[in-house]
Amino acid sequence: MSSDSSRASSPDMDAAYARARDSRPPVSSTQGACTTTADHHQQHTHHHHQHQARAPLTPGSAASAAKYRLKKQASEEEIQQLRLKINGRERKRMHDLNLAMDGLREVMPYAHGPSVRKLSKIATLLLARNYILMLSSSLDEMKRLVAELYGGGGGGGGAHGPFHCAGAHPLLAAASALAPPPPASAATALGLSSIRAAHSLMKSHWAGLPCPCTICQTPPPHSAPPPAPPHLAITSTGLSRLAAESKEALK
DNA sequence: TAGGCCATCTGGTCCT
DNA sequence: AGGACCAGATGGCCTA
Repeated sequence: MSSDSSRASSPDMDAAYARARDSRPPVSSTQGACTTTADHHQQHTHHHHQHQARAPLTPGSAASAAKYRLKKQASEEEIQQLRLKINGRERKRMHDLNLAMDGLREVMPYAHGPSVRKLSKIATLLLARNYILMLSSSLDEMKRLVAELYGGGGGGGGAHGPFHCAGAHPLLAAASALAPPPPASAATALGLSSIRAAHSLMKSHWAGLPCPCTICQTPPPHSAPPPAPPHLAITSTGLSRLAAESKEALK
């Protein structure tokens, strides 16, 4: 999507950068109103940035120029061309990274739409992590239940218990229904709807009897998130921000 | 206005 | 040697 257009706009950026470099303006550099900005506006309707090529860092440029001059007898123009080339690669790399981030946002269970603010990168990553953990635990729970009911009394019966009737049983279908990411909807939060969907299958299977699963007997997964290593744990600020963004997304 | 988020440039390091 | 990856620096836009 944007990478193509962004890539197409790279020469403009480089040209703007080259102009800035030649004229050595103060820091303002308003000339960079690149087409990237327009593309950016089309793709991300929430952020209206006016990204411009930053004014060159003269000392750094001089240092790199010296470096390249030492490496090979390059003229000033060759050095500039090389710098533009490297900048373009880095821009493309970051654009690709952003595309991947957008792809991740698309499969995340939060409201999407032109009037909904996009999740920040950090929020996307944190939400994705929690989502994956929750789906894993749900899947384990399903497997455990199936093993309990139809596993034939294999030993232990833990989350990874025996699985002899795999594929044929309706409960397994319910379990496997959890595997693909659910379609994003405004009402879903952390995939809770997918759990409920599969869970309703189980309810019908139990035909009115009280469901014995831990989903019924324990608080919902999102209220008791799986423990995270300290370095991965969501901080209070991250949580508050996530909460704020989720609230915004559900509007 | 401060803080958050972002894109871009840049130099360094590692890999092929 | 060239490319990929990374982190720091910088400045712009937006929102509370």
